[in-house]
Amino acid sequence: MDEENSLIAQRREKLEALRARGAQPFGRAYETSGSIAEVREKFSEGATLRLAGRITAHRDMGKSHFVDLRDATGRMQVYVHAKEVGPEAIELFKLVDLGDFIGAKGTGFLTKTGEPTVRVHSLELLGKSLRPLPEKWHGLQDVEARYRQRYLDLITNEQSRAVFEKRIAIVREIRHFMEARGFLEVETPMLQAVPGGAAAEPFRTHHKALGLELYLRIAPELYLKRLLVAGFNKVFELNRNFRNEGISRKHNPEFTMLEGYWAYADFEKIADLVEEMVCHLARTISETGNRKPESSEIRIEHKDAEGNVTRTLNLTRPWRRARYRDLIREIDPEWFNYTNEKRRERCAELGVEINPRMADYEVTQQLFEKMVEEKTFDPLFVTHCPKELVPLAKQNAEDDSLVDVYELIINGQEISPGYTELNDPVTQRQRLLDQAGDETQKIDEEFLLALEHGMPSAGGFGLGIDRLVMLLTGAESIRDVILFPLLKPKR
RNA sequence: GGGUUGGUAGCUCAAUGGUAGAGCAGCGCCCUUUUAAGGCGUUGGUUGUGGGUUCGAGUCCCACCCAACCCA
Repeated sequence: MDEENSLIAQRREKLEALRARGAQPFGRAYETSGSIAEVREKFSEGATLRLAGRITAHRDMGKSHFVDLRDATGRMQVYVHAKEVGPEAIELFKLVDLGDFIGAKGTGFLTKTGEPTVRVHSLELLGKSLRPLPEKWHGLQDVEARYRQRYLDLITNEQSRAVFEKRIAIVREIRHFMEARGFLEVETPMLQAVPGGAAAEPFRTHHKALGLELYLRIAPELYLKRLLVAGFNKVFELNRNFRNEGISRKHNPEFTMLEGYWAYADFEKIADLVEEMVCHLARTISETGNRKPESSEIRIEHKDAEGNVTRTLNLTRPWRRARYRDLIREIDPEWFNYTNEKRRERCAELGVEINPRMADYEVTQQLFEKMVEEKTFDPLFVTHCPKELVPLAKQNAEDDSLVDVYELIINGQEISPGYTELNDPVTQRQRLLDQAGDETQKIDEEFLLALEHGMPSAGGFGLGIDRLVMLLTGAESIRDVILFPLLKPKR
């Protein structure tokens, strides 16, 4: 990639030629009438307009040149002709390539075909490009290159840019939504001495001056709960977590999570909140054109590369809520009457692969994942899970084999867990001890100390932002919703 | 970690084991309202890396690198 090829050599020669003419190939500040979208709005015939952008197309008619200028907001055609800019500027213009940034000043006019165009009176080079851009028609197709050189993907692939614009809108709207309901956004440590709040392998790091081993957080949970102890009623954090685990279509080692805690609430109030929020987000980012504003119906369409609809998610409220065991009984009504051996046989019959080392509750969970979770696309709150699956939640008042939690499934994936939080410090200590086993250094004593001072009853939740963006945009891979996903360095 | 598929010009893609090609981009010429502008001409390659088989390898074999998908 670093070898000089003739295309780059030619551009370097043009760069030198520009300098020899006394031009500034990398420009200075340039006053514009706004972004290209704003210039387009201000456009009228005869109006004086100033705009700047990257040259993405050049149609040369001999003495007339039509040039497309682009930025992230849009495209504007400009018209360059010697009669308008003078012979000096035309000589400079000949040294300009596709991919260069230029600034132009001129007046608006409509071409024969009615295209709004700026007749350029003067132009300036604002950033010379030394490498050619990907092809205009197909864009950058190579998946690896699209991740490694995301800027090229964003320049050439409209759909890719649209996904990230939606992601930005989603994150912004989450903040609005939470703040409008009285939640305070807080920031808690990403560098932690004891990585708690989830069961996951952490990244290790080191603080030099303190000589301290530290971990990148796997979850902010234990700090957010300290803030409930502190007297905050509603807090949330929207930021990165880090887990030192495998990479897949659904997993990136750093991922964005919303976590929220609400004093005096429980998992059912939390479920209402999350349901309302996700519907709000879906409305915010979907095209308003084809939906009646008074309709409460919300559908999200996923499309393939050709634009064919591959799946429709129906997010219309209210969302279904069902108990874990009832969902299992929908697969096999007699499931809980079987012996453990019989259950393993049933799994084989249903084509659910299980492994002999699995505990009995894990066999049921495997059945759940393959037969319920992976086949559920419309939203489903799975409630009253067995306590083995969620060891840190509060037990159900009527049945202590169950815990008061939900797991929200949409698009065949877990998207959000919600809890009635455990606020009994004695039970919490015991659960953490059981979980840590021999590794008692994994217990966050400072957290337990805080709990012992009293934490209000509360509901809490997590919401995986990357997966949420996937389901709202129809992205097939988490790498398509993360600007710079982790890849091995090349070579 | 295992399996499958892929990596060829700047980009998008071709090429039975037999001279590595096309379109776009580039370069040159023509064209004063084009829209993937058009016409004529033309440059451009360590075929991911390293070995091997063969008279001959982009193609077959082995190892490695990177990626995608599936599985654990």
